Amino acid sequence: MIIATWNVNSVRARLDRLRAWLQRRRPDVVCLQELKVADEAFPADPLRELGYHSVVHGQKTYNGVAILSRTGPRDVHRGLEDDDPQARLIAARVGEVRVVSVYVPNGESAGSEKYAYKLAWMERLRGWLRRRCSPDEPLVLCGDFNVAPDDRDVAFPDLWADSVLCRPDVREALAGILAWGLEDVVRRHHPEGGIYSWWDYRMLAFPRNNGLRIDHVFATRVLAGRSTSAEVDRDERRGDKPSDHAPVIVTFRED
DNA sequence: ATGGCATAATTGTTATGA
Repeated sequence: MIIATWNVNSVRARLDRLRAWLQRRRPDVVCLQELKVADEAFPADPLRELGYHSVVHGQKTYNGVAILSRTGPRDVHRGLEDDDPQARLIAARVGEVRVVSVYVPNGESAGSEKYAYKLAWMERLRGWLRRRCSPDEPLVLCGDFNVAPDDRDVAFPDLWADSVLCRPDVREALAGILAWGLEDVVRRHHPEGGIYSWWDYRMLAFPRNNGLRIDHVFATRVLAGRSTSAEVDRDERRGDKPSDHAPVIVTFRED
């Protein structure tokens, strides 16, 4: 079973690329973030033509998350329980696996209102997991977390040390989420680091490989132990009209 | 210290991202 996560930075702007990538890689489950589209305008039909069901928690202009799956999703849940006005979480069961797709707030700059919202949102996500899920069930928490877990996940750590993607408090918040009972599956397969999922559009960041790993596939122990590989599909950051994020792809063995 | 670039809302400019 192949599970992927991809911040597409507008699903409509990325539709041709997304469709070509789905046909090429044939993942079983895809968590999408930053749809930038309302539910009614989500391009479900062109994805259904390729054999994918969609469950969507959309929002006009900003945010928006979805789960695509080749088998029918069940038990769909949208948003945090405290009625977050921003569409940043969707969950569904696909087969035996509970799949959660999240888009953690960026945080803009340290000390800003948005930064406080980011930290609070991560704490609320931890509470959501504690209340609604079990670390003993097969579960993947995927998405754009806007946090590089440690300096192995940053090409130029000194440049990024004070950024909202790397500051100690957001790293601690991320560690708190993992401590609920999740394992970083890319780290499991590549503990040496040097794998990135996001490169700024500006300043030739991609050609210079000034990247950070901020998109993650986290799995409960029972599922992480069944993972056989994990990779970032860097090819999706190349060519015409790429997202600034590349997909993260994990393969799980069936038990 | 700031901008670089991209997207969606609109049609010239702003908000947001990371």
